[in-house]
Amino acid sequence: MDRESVIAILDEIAILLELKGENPFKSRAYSNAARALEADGRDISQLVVSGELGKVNGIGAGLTEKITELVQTGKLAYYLQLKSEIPDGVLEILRVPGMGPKKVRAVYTELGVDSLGSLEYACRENRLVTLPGFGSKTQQKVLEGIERLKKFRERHLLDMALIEAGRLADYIRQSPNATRVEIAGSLRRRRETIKDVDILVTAVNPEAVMNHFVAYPEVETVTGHGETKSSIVLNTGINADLRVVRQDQFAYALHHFTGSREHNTEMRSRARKMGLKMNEYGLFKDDEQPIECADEQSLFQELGLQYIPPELRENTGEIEAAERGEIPTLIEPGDVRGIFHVHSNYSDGSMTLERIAAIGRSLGYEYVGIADHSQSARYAHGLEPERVIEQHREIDEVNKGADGFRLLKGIESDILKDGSLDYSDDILEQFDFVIASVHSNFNLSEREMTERILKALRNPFVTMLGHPTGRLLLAREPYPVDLEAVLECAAENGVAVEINANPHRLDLDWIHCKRAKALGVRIAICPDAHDEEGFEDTAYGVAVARRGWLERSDIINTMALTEVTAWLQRQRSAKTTR
DNA sequence: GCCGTTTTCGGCCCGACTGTTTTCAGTCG
Repeated sequence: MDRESVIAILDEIAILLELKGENPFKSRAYSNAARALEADGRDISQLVVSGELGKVNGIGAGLTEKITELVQTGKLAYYLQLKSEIPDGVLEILRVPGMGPKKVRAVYTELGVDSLGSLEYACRENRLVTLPGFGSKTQQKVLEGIERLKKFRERHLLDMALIEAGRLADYIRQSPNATRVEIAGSLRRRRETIKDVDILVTAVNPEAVMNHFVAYPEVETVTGHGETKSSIVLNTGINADLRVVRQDQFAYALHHFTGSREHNTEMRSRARKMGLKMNEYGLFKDDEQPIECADEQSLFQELGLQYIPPELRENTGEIEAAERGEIPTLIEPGDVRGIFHVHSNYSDGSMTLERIAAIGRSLGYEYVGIADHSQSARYAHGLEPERVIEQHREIDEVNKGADGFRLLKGIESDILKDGSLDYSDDILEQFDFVIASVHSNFNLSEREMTERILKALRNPFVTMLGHPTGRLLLAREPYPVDLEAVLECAAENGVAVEINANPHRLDLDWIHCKRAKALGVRIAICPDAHDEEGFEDTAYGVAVARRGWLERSDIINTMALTEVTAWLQRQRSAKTTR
């Protein structure tokens, strides 16, 4: 059994124990063990064999025995027993905001509610309010939460969708009958959430490709199986459509199925004005004579346009820009020369500083900016001033072997309720950069929240604003804030704004990137990494920047190490001498 | 269930907020 599965099962046991109402510390012992294994990084079956498992801090006799059973037999009787006691639907209820383990347990044991559906029904029948600790407001909130979950259920985060679609496309390519395979749809445009995966193929034998497609091992159900189009639902819940088109139609079909609908509508009306007709099968003259296009490049050319990258196809001015030859040279993943905002094991990350430096080097970066949580973020082991000093000492140590790579000293400081930062100036001035982020008091009014953030931006030591709206995609709405005022203030004070590249956030969003650029705000693409995989999220940040029309020069972490450190110093001295 | 010890028990992270209460439990980050 692989490490991720072991860790996931330990986490699930922790949740099941909470739902059963067992000693909360026992539950925590399981999640602690999961975190410990995650942070340890060594192969778990090796640890079992060598007998070192029990020496890992947080894993004692009981857990050693259970993990050993899991690794050696692939299952765990204790876990299966727990699972059998609690229906899967009960776990799902935990996803409703405001429903924690205690409340879930209450509705399950008192009302027999064992799924989202039965919970909704119980709310509609006004039965939740009969339970101790529940009232009408709770019931209302639960109903709203269920509504939101339902709305979100059919959408999926970009990272998961990209990975799933990539696997599926690779699988289709295994068929000798598939000649050309491309992922289209909103995924190709890199939208932050997607509804389904669209894949386009050309085939020597369409029927064989379709049969191959519906036989994909990860299929949950086949919802359509025809000659030109088949649909499946993957067992991750994602819908995927496969369309087979002729080679001579491919460029048009790819453009059509990449969308967006709004972009396509505009393109068709442009074609019409030129006396042409365009649809997914081709571009046609008055007399129905088709115009051949081998690729999208020539399709745009036929319509007198510069090539428009998929990320820009939202009908937000890209067609006009293409007409004038003013499509920007969008930032590429390879332009990123370093990153900010990585959490180490000093706060809630799992990596040591040394490990972070090693990964940064291996990715070809010139710098990685450490930004752990500040002291108020106790839930994330935020750094007390002494720990900051200790960390800086260790960073200096890691940086000793100067080889063109450097760890930068940063912090992700909470913006406190009143807009002040989380450390005194004498601590703040010791950082190379300071990211200011809101992590608490989300329920302020828009005016208060905006004032709070503006005050933080004016702080002389703040160099970046972290996740500007606090949204969690498919889970939490942004807090109310006047982003226009925030971006203006950032521009005025030379504060960069983060594109938090964590696929759950993607915040600043692409729509506001364009506005930020117009105001002269510099952008930082930040992975907000807490573990090794987190580094890969930078790619999603680049995707957002591209959707936001940003070029290399708009992004501060495309600068070389010497440039970026000079820039950070310049920004600060401009602010402190004001 | 883990850990450390004043060594076989007692503590284990905590502050803000919300909606329930009538002094606090549960959730969240």
